[in-house]
Amino acid sequence: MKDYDELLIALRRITRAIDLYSKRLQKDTRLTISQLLVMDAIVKIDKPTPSAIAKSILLSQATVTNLIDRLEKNGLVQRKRLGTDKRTINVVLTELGETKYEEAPELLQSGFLREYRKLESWEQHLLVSAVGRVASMIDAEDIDASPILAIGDIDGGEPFG
Amino acid sequence: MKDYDELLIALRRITRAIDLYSKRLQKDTRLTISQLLVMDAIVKIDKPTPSAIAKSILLSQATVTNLIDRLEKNGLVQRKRLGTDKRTINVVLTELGETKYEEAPELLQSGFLREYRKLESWEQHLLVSAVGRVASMIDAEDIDASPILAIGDIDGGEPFG
DNA sequence: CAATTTAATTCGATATCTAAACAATTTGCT
DNA sequence: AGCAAATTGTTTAGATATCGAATTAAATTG
Repeated sequence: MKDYDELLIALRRITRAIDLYSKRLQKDTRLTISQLLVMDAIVKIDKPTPSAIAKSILLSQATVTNLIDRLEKNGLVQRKRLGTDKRTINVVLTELGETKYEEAPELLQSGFLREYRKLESWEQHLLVSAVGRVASMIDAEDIDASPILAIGDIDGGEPFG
Repeated sequence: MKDYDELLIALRRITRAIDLYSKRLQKDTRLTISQLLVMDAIVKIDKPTPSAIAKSILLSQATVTNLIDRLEKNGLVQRKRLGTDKRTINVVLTELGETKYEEAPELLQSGFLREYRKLESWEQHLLVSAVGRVASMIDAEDIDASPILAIGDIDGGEPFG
């Protein structure tokens, strides 16, 4: 039993749970978590280009291209060349995309969120800081200057506060 | 800014870091983390069948089949029908597989492990228990009777007996 | 204007899941 | 006992996600 086995197991459980949730979401709504993150970024970034989106949600450009392909095929977003630099592409939500985005479910399991929100504030902070600490320790090598990820930060419309 | 955004970001950083590490590993050694986990399970489980392996490392049977395919193609494992029940298959390491398994690197980034091992014991426990708590909260819905995952720790333990 | 850089996409791999297919065993009913 | 139905173990099929590397196109630099 290696000293970090327990941690590894817990991380795998988390990764898997998120993946399964993403797949369930896709079945229900035709949207995965990653696709939702892309839409989220499109809404929140000023002139959302594939590269800006990739940076903001911590995915490679190739992956974002792929996700945009899928969203575009489903009529949720559109690629447009708006700027003077003809290499760059701006991604915008279609009307359908707007609607779907409004109706979109949470990015984490509702059961999790229910539990999480039951916790005392200090407990939430403890969890967040512990997980954040692990993240810093584990991605230190891969991401030297870690690109800031800022999801959220839209006004206060809480579906269930 | 949603209340769980920070957590989600940290989790994504972790997931990504692990994935990138797995890909780096594959480049260096032709083995991914998942493939290593399968080999680990083969060594530690008594009569390792695809289903037992899947259960022990928390992956679906289909995924394990896929991983075994790859390992077999690379000459690291072999499928054998040993028991009386001809539906079941036992997976064994080849000699090459044994060697590779011996030489196999750690399952987590060495930088992470270095940092982790520097921590006081109580700090390690705090991290492990916080991450474990998140795992329990997040996979509660997916895995009703959560299959016990025991990597390592095979001395008297029966995975399903 | 050639060389370099930057933005995006394409390509080739792997991982991962569910659902469906297939094969062998067990169960149940006459 | 004997055979159909259900169960169990594995694989296949079809989807998405994800990456790095190679490619293409446009802009910038020397």
